[in-house]
Amino acid sequence: MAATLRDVAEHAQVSVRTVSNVVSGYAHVSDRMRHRVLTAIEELDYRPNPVARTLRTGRTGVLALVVPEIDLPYFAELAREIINAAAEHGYRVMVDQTGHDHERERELLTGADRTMLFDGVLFSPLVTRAELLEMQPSTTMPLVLLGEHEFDGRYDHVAIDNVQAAADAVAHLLARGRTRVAAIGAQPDESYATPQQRTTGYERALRVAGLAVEPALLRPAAHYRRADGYRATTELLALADPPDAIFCYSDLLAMGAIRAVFDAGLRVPEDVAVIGIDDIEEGRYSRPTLSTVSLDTPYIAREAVARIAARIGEPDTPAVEVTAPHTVRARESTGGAR
Amino acid sequence: MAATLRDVAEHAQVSVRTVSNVVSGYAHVSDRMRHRVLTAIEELDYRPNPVARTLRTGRTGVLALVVPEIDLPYFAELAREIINAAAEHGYRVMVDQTGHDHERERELLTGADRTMLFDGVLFSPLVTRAELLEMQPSTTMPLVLLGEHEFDGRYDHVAIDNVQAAADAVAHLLARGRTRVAAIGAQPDESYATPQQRTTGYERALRVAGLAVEPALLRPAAHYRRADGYRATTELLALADPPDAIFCYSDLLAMGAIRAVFDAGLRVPEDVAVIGIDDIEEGRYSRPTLSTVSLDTPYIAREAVARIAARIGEPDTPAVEVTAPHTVRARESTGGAR
DNA sequence: TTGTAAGCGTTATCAG
DNA sequence: CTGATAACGCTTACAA
Repeated sequence: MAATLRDVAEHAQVSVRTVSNVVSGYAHVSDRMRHRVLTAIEELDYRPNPVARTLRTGRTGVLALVVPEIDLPYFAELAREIINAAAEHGYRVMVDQTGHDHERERELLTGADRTMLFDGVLFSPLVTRAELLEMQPSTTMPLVLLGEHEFDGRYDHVAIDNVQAAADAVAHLLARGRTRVAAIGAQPDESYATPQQRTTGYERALRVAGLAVEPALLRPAAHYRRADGYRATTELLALADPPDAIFCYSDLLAMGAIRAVFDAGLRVPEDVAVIGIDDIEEGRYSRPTLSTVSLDTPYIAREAVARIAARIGEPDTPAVEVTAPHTVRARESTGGAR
Repeated sequence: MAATLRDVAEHAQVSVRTVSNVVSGYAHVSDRMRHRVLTAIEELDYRPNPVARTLRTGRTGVLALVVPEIDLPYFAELAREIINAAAEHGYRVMVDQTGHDHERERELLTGADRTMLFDGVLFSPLVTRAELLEMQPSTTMPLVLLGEHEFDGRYDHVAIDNVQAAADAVAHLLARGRTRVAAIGAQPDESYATPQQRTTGYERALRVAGLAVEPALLRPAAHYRRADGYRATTELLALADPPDAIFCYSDLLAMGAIRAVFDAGLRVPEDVAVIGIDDIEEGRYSRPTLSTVSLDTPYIAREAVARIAARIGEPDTPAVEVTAPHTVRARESTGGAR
């Protein structure tokens, strides 16, 4: 059986208090005592039981990361950075997937499921604004929203300027001389924040350029996977007057779009230019390489972990919003360099 | 403050024992009692504290999944399946990344770090055989090895037949008429099991076909990322007598390889055929689509979780080895159909 | 500086 | 079938 604090105390002929002190690195302990305890720990191969510690202190040292699906490259890359950043703050990370399931999302969000298991939650979901508004702000669990919601002052928030990012992407297409720019990624359900913001940016960029917004060029995508981009693009190309450029609301949609263009016997970027958003590694090796709006995932991850750590330490502090920078990366899919 | 079992007991005018019984769904409780308790729970919005439960029972309901890096698509896809499979068994999943760090890997492996935090560990690392052999089998933590180690009867093991998978890939290339088949992914450090097994399969397939094994065509790759495949391929193409086909030890290496071929002014598959291993989704949309050896990740995930659940329930049972099936998928990168 | 003891919220043993 | 009550292993007043 594993040795306990008590065993160590007995073995070292000291009180549990003293052992606890040296283990926690805390209070003042005389060198003699410390040495005695340390050798006892060594001899018994003692390891503190984190569960007991948690029950006592209320801290688990665990963060929950909630994402739609961990195998979406953007979220995988985000998870990687977050796990590393969390480790630097002494936290481990549990990954939960909502799988686009609203019920599951609400469950995770309202905390019905995570009592006492986590010190905080990093939430990067697809929640609708309605759901977010309905939420009980009474929730005692520190929560940081990741990505792309509207900041309403109730929750910490690490985001990008979605409207601007989308507008920048479209402006890039326009600057390359394209005139019929389609968009893929609008949600059938208008209540999601992210797609709506991106649509707003898309429409704004067109208007600024004096171009009309054609409803037929704005395509929905249920999820943000390659297959959805492929399907939507195929539909776009079948139009009587097809687009000469496509702005996809995610890089993964764009990868599907590119493949669809070639399968239709056309070329990227010559016939159709394609730009995405996220800057996943895949797009730096694909043929053509993918132009995109880069999101600085490491920054988002570091900032998110720093925020949640701060909030855990100081729960009663006003919510802050951090806006991560974004940059347009011109690559081959819009006629740029590799 | 959150209500406790005691609060519920008081409120319902029963003993904590009874409350615990109805909460755990256990023993026999009279309908009257059950009803009284249930309404009290409702009224107080009581939720059991999993930490306290864990301290008492020794079960955490948490599995650790240890992978090199979660953003490697194969591991991201594996993680997705494992998290879902674990949920069906009532487990949550904590993700740890070794980041190719041997020290970290050993730490996680010997359990120095995970005392009492997990009920079991799913380990899909890059450990060397030496490390594995050195391990204390005394470890009390249920452990299932994933992927590609040698089965030595001490640990449960869900694997594929690596030698055969590699041989099948190379045979596929040979059947397409290629005669100079290179391989990318051998490890500089010969002690890793996976690369070595794949190299064995590669050499065996060549010999069976009566071809010589040329050391110059066997390239190392430190990690299994796109950049490594790109670099190795560039070197191969600079050879006086370059290969007409490349077998990559991972799909990600293959994506880098394909890009390198085109950047060298050559074509896939016309000049150089490329095949990978893993069957990640990316390869089903890339240009050309990637021929690969499919690994049936959902099967591996289900089996792994089933094994660990079984071992947690019944620790003193002989270790078993499960071999997951694999299939060659011929796509465009070796001249196959889309 | 160190020792004693009271919980943290459960489950499980033992009576009744 | 239900009620007290003792752990589970740790942290931390409170004393000494």
